[in-house]
Amino acid sequence: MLIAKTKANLISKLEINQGMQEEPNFFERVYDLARLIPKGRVTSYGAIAKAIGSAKSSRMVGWAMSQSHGSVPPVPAHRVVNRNGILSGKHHFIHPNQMQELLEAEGLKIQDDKVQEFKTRFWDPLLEL
DNA sequence: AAGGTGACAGTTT
DNA sequence: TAAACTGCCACCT
Repeated sequence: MLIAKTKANLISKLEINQGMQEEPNFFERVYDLARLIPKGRVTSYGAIAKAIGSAKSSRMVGWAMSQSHGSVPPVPAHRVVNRNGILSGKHHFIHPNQMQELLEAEGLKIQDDKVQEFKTRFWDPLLEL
């Protein structure tokens, strides 16, 4: 349908962007950083935005995540939550439960769409770089 | 080509 | 304390 077609266009553009590695754009930087998130840890949209030098673009990080499906290498979008540890992006997965399931498969506990022990599970890109 | 849209976050009521 | 408001900016139509 229309939606599918739009998405296909987006994906193809993203692939093109990934192909041109000369000037890493916003998306690439978001994705590259997201790929560094260790298994079993999570970070926030804002933390990623800040880490790529665009501290006030957290909304775009979320948008980038929504388009990350299908990109290669894979982007662990499920490890990105909002600053309160809430799984605000769960609706963008195949099944709304999938985000939680993926996280639980990595050893995290989720309750009411919120990562438990969020503080200790939080991975701050700035501290690791 | 101008305006709309977010998987947010910080500030103000 | 919570809800409302506001800034944000790459990308889409």
